[in-house]
Amino acid sequence: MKLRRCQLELAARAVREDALGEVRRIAGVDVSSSRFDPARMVHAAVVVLDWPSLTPVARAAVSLPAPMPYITGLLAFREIPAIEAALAQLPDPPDLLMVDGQGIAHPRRCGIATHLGVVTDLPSIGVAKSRLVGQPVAPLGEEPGALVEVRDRGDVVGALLRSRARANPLHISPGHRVSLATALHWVRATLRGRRLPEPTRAAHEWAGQARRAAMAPPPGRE
DNA sequence: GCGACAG
DNA sequence: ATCTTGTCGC
Repeated sequence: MKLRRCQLELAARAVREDALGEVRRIAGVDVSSSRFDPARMVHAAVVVLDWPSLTPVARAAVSLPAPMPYITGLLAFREIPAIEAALAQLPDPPDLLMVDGQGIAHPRRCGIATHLGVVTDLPSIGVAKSRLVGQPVAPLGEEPGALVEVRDRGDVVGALLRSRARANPLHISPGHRVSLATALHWVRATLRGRRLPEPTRAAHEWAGQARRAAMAPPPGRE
């Protein structure tokens, strides 16, 4: 299939250094779906938070039929059409995207955060809850705030961050136009003492609501 | 062939 | 990803 070649081309266009202006609006991005849904829909949600108040200033949700099933390494092709449609509904583009999934910590350095960042040309960060590729260069400490870089085939592609005591670590990786150090800065700045950063949390919640609303039985007649 | 495997 | 309330522990 040529999707993999497409990812190589996108990865070549990804900027791994900081190329972002003042960050005042941070967008959390997430997608919800249900295996039990015969229509095979994907529900994308974007929530824009003001920095530093972390107050929601805009949000959008779009539901579309899934273009393809979930295939490891090809997640972006399933979720990005709905995400782009949701982004298009925002009154203004955000300054930074926080995406639920990997950035460059991907077999072809083109996880969904990188893919989305490049096609929109917006700065992006990948915030994943589990591993796709790479290994930590050392064991991750148990203490909250513990951090360790993740390397894959000789490249530093991200880091594990113990965002909260006794919680599984976050897998942080640069997406587009953001360095690893800056990615970590924005994740830590939006944690609010919880495991997931607020933009991601809010988007996850909003996506879940969008899915339940779309799947809810039609309003009763009579 | 075997093991790994974002959401 | 999703199925799901209360409950145990710091």
